[in-house]
Amino acid sequence: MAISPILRIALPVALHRYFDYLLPVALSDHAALALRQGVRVLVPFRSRQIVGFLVEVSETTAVPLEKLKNAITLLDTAPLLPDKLLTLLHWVSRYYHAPLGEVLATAFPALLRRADVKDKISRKRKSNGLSESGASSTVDLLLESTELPSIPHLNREQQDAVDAIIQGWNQFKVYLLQGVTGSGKTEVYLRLIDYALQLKQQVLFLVPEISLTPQTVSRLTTRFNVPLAIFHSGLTEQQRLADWHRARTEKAAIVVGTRSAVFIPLQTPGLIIIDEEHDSAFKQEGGIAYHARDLAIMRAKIANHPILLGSATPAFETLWNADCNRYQRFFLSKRAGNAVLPRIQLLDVRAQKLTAGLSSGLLTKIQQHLTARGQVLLFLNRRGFAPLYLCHACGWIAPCKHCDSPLRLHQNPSSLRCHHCGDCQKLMEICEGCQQAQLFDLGHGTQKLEKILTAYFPGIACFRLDTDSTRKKQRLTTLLKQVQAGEPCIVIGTQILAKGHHFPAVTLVAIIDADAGLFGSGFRSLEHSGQLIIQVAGRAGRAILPGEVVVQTHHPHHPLLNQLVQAGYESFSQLALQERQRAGWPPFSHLALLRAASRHPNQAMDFLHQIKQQLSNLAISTAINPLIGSYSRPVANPPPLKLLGPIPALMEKRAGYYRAQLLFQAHKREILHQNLQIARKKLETIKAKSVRWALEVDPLELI
DNA sequence: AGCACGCCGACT
DNA sequence: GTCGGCGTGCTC
Repeated sequence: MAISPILRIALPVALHRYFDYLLPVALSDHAALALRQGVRVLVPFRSRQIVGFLVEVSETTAVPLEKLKNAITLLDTAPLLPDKLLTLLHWVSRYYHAPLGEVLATAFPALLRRADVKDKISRKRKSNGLSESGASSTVDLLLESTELPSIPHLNREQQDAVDAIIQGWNQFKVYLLQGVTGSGKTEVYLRLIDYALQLKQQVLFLVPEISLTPQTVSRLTTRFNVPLAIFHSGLTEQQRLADWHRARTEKAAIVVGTRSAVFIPLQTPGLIIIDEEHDSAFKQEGGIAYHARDLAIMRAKIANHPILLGSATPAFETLWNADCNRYQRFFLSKRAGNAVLPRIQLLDVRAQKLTAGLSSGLLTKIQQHLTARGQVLLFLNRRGFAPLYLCHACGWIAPCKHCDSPLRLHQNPSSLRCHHCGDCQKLMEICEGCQQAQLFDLGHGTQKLEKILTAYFPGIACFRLDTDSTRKKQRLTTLLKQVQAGEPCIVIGTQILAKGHHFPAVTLVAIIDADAGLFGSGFRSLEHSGQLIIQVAGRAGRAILPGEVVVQTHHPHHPLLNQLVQAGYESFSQLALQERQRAGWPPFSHLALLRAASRHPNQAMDFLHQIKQQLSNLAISTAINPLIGSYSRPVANPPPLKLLGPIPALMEKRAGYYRAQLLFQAHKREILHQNLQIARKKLETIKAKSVRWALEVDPLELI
């Protein structure tokens, strides 16, 4: 029925529908009609007040009049997000099957999403006369940049990449810069950023980890005398808000950030750079499970400008896209300066005596490198002291109460911790199974390695880099600085060592256990361990000193491992991609995962069985009626949609929840999405008593 | 999703 | 007698 204007609002709640409101009492009809989509509106919602987003102003509503409430107030007169960003967010909502209100909310800093906080910054600014950059996180860094070093010469490969990308400027295209570790990818980025700055265009530069922002920012500020914005979750909300505004109002020319920065509004975007594009940290876990790289590509497409993906070890999806000429690829095959790429040797540890997992051959090498005043870097992907705490008398293993996982033994303080739910308990002396005092630790983690090596190499400093040692703010920076001082030392670390930090004095890199990754169960585990080995190896021999890389394995004849160390990542990936293709996994199919979790055993599985039952009919109808046309004959081979499972999660019980999953697999994206849409509507009607569910598009792993 | 409402067990 | 457990149902 026709009444005065209705505000159709997207709310940040897990509901796939909009809510209609009457105008705020103080607002005239005329003013309402001038409103544009994306404007924030404060509305009453059940018993609370929340910030929603205007989708449209309508003349009609299907909601009974008595149910309509007045909006409380309009928070913006004009949308804070540019139209093209709104277009992107609509796409995100459709692609990830997430409610638009939730998607929009993630694109705003928390201070602009809260009902109780008005823009504190602007009030403070007015009161004490601070400039807009006053609260920003970048001001100190700008003051630090005093020296302007000479610009390095580009080699042929670098120059070709720069030339070609500049040639294709001002239009959408995806470029892949595949350069070996230390090949000067950053210098290519800097030349392109320089070009964008000359054209007064803004650059969005994404890195996978917060810890990588300082080195990126320092490279940028020593080179360019322009204001930067920094955006990641390690900053305070005030800083995030200030830098968000600085990007939005074009006061910042370059934005450096982690995955959440992909949503930052830009006035004049000209280029996006995704550094270390293979890194799974670009994938958001929990909430809206988006992939910042994929989103950035869509963002560049909508804004019609180039995007550059850089990595020594590109993701298989990315390689495949380059192989299919969807992306243009450039190789950087030589290291910058005189540095040479270290040779990787496999060290057969079968039947060898191992000390904390180290063979005597490796121990000798460590000693040699330390004597030659080199640094040694040891990669062990197992944190804590020991992975098991068990009873010698009866075999009892200390379990986590909330997960199907053993507790890990930690030291300083001695404790048992769960690596999946974070639970921590005191060490027991007596076995809970047989009451005897014969408990001992089995296996070794980074803490034990540190302890043993400190004793083995007296007088040599040992630094441990893992999530436990770097949890405190600034701790990682301090540790990195100590290592970068260059004195002979041993660095022991987990994944952090694969993250692009610089260790110029490292001459020996050793991967303690390559086998764990090679035989992982996930379809991506081979890809990830290949990337890990190459990235960790790449830490060696960056400066003048030549490097050596040792990989310990019980499978020295593993074909793909040999391909990797002898022929390199590129030919390893070609081989591994063929295996992917045979198995039909991404990028040769598209996946979505329906996860369910319940506090009660079996309920998640029962729920998914029920869903599958209902969807199977639908899957068949898809086969005979693909939505592209209305053919009535069945599509034989391959089936357009497969529903696999449900199966219990690999670790069925985690943090007190029993988990299961149902996998959707399709060879065409449209088919997957059409079915997910129908599935989602079904899910909302089914009574899911005490079962939580979530739909994840493009899962990285099937957990 | 939140958050209220509602109906049954152990506490000041 | 109440505090609180989470089952159910609704949000313009």
